[in-house]
Amino acid sequence: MRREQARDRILRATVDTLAQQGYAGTTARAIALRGGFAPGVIYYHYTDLDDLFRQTMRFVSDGRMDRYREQVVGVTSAVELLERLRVLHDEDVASGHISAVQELIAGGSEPVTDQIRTEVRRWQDLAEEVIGALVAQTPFAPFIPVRQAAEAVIAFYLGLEMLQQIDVDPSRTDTFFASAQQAAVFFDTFRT
Amino acid sequence: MRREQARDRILRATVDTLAQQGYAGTTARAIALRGGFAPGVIYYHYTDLDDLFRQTMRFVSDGRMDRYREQVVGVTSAVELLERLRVLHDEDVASGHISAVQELIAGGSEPVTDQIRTEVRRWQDLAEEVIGALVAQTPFAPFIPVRQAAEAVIAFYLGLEMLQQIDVDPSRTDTFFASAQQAAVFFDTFRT
Amino acid sequence: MRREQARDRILRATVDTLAQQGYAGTTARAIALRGGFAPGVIYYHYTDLDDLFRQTMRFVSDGRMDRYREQVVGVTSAVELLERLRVLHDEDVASGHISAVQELIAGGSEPVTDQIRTEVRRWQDLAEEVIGALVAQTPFAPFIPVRQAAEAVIAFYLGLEMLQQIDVDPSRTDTFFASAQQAAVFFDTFRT
Amino acid sequence: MRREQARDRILRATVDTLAQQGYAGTTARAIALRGGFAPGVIYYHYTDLDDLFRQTMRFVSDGRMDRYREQVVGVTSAVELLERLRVLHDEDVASGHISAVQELIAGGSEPVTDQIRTEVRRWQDLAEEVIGALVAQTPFAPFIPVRQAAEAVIAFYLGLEMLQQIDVDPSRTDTFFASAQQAAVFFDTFRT
DNA sequence: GATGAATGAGAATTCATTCAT
DNA sequence: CATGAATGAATTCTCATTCAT
Repeated sequence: MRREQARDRILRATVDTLAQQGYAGTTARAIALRGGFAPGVIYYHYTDLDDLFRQTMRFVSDGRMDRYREQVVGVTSAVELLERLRVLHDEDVASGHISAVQELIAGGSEPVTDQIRTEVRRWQDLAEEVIGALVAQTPFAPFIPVRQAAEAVIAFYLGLEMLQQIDVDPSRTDTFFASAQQAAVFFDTFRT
Repeated sequence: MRREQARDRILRATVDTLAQQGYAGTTARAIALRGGFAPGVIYYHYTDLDDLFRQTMRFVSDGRMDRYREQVVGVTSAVELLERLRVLHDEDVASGHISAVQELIAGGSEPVTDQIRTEVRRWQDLAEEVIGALVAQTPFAPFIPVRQAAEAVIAFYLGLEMLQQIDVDPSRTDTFFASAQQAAVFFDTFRT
Repeated sequence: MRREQARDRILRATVDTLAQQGYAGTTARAIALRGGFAPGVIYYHYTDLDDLFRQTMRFVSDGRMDRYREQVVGVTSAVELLERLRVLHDEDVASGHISAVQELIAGGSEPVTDQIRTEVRRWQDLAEEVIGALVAQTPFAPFIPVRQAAEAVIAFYLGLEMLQQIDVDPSRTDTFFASAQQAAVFFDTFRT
Repeated sequence: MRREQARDRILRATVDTLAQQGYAGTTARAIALRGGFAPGVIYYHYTDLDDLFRQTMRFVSDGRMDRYREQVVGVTSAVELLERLRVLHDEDVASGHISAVQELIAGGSEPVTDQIRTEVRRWQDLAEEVIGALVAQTPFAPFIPVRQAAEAVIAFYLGLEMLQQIDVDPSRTDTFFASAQQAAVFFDTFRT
């Protein structure tokens, strides 16, 4: 099996295990079992579990960011943007990617947290870029602190996922998107 | 030592350990070391670690909710409310209570998550109560879905704390409160 | 509470716990729980658990031997003897006394085994006495090694209990007594 | 080391430990120490100690039954049978197999007892087969309840072993076989 | 590249026993 | 006499990691 292919298989198994069994349940054995390979393989491709977790964080972040970028950059209507975010968010939940990240945030050791810090900044950059473009079309531009708004959006997004993870009722996010749409419609009326 | 006193000591040590060492680092031994008692004591007073975590969740939530209620219910000015929330939030951060809760949310097993669900609902109820009273004074009242706003606030708060936990730089929340104050001033101009 | 009364309560609780929960399950806490007293009491009246087990062995053996002696000594008919043994055996099973002893045989440490050795000898003495009196009435007397017969009877009795403990079907012993009766009738025809 | 080989090593160490240190003394550590491997190996090959004990029961029973069958089936003289049983019994004692089984019978938890139940039945079947063949040659055949005799023999055998375990003096069984031989000679005179 | 048996450190948990009250 | 909180050692069991094949 090709080097790349093998690593991919391990990363995917790690994401799945984190999402399904939580950080504490994500042992080398558990990952191997889910991925259908021997525990030893992990150590052939990664230094140790911490290394694997760091790479997993990167893997997930990279993959999703490509997708988000492709869908979101250049969108000028708030309504349209919101609709696309809703779809992307559904993908996140269904794939378990964000659950995995949450587990790493809570359980990961310092090196993993380091990696997370880096990734979060990249997401804030993306959010800043999109929000900046959006408000640039409106008369509010001078009054809105774009960087802070970006940080707030990321925070809210993470918090939403956290609640989703706790909740039995998954309708919360749906109703949120519905409510937000009204605000978006209102916002779009100011576009020039 | 009295039963109550002993249990309190264990709960406090658990909160501290969660906040300082994360969920994965919060072993029976670590808690005992921090609290200055033998690991066995934990099992004398609680069935197992899950039981202890569940009680810890309750303990923290109860304690902080009393304090929040006392400070926040009946406040009618958004500016005043925000200022009080800022102080309360500083307490949360300083005491490590929120860090502890974050760890339990992300790391806790099913029984713990059950307890968390209950507590989160109680916080959403409080938020709903306060926000309802606030918007009731304004002409927007009919257009704002109070329950959803309450849920959004809690989500945002949790996300903010999660980022705070990752970040080295703790200024994020400060800048947020600063920005929010402008909005609050604006909001208060509509009070009748 | 009187010294004697208190000790009795502990001994009874120990027998019950051994019979119901096995040797491994018979902890100081378990005994105390079953007896409705604090674990500490045990150590007030007995040096340690080993001491308690030794005394329990004595207690059970003494109590049952009084009863067996009263029912069995002086009986001259094999049929009559067998019938009485059947009743006594039923009592043993119902009270859990023999189960308790079995657990002590398997789990007890050297000092406990010492005590058991002593008690078993006393039971063999009793068996010897009874069997001796029985065969003395018959012409076989010179050919039967009474001591060995006594040992064989005790062995068989213990083995029977062991099987009873394993088996779901408690009819085994009943059918045994039924079969043995035919032999007893035959034996009695030789009485002089 | 091969899977089978490794498991065998663990089973043998378990038998030895049960025989030498009793059920209570047969901890994972004790087994590992005696077998010369790390305690963890046990858990690599068996789910938990209960699983190991269950497999040990099977292992011992299977091994010994093969040997007994080979020596005992088809023997038509009671004297010859008794002599062979004496040799087999000496092997049992020397190898510690019976001691181990005794400990498991008295100390084992429910799943272990389940396994024992199964094995005991198989031994009773063997005893029934042998006794049936033996009495078939005599005029008593119609009057002897073979199944019950088989159960009685097993019970007696177990009880004998139990006493042997308690006793310092191992001569008991020797004298028993000596006495039984006289009965066997007498029995053989009736063969047709 | 991959396997899977083995190890050793440490985790949760239990429990006999002590001791202040 | 009795209580029950606390201790410390031992127990079962888990797991990251190594290594011979």
